[in-house]
Amino acid sequence: MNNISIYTKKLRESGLRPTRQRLKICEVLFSPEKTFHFTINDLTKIIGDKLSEKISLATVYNTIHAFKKKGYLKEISINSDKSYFDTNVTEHHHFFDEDTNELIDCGSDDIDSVNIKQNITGKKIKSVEVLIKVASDNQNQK
Amino acid sequence: MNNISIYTKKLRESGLRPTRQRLKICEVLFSPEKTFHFTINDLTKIIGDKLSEKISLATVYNTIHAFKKKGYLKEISINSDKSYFDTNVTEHHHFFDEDTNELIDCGSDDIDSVNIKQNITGKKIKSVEVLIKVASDNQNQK
DNA sequence: ATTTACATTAAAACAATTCTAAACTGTTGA
DNA sequence: TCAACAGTTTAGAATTGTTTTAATGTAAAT
Repeated sequence: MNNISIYTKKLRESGLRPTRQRLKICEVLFSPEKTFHFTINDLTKIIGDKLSEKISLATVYNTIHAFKKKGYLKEISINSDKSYFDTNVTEHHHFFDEDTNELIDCGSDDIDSVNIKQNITGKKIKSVEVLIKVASDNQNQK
Repeated sequence: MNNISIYTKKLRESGLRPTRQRLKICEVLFSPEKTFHFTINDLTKIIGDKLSEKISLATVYNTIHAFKKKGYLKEISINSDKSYFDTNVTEHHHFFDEDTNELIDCGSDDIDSVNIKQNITGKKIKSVEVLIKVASDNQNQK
């Protein structure tokens, strides 16, 4: 199965037709070897710069949201002016570097798995995320 | 030491003069028995409703930020359009109810403490936050 | 081919937050 | 007492990220 048909499948499964614009978005998101973190802004920039393709913001937003809903992307919880997304959708945690605003994956060696002993009655746990904020030693807490 | 002088002290320590408006904000934040979570919007509403005092948004924002910087308030990392704050500044974690958008403190009985085995080189850990997203059983992941 | 449903787009709308500039307040010190 | 000044408050404007709108375009199905 080549890349295009993989992208097409992902799009269809997310309830979207595989259009030229959306396939470009897929290429940026899913062709790299390594998973990565991005903001909508980053993504739009990459598409514009690397692919010299101009896709309207609205299309980017709704495609990303469809992927997120389907589970092909994860949104990372950080209090920030913008939303961060992750192409790594497996269960893992993050460091957030306050000096650089960079998000870094926690390896499985970095942290013991979190044990939740008691949950809210009648609710199901949807996700457990640990966010470790770090900064240079001489820096004030943000 | 009465409340007003406690508030005055907190303000001064945060680098702010104790003005009438700021003391009102303190009253809302620090007089309740129980700690609580709020957004700027909530807070402005409480001040307007309960105290029938109109304080401009700019004043609310800069006072909250000064308290946060000083450590009298914590900001909670949730991806959302707004920022959530917590008057409980002790180390603790949260449940986030996706059905109601409600933030609930984790008790110390609810979760084992998180053990970070390896940190980013040259960085200091500023905070560790666990966010457990929950929803009714029959609900899709957000 | 024609119809129909979905897509794309630029632009407008929107919401949270920050900035600005002018008016105000309180303190200090002549 | 009063002038000067540093810090405050405020309404409104500006900014930023995101969503909606409405017009136009495109692809799939009959």
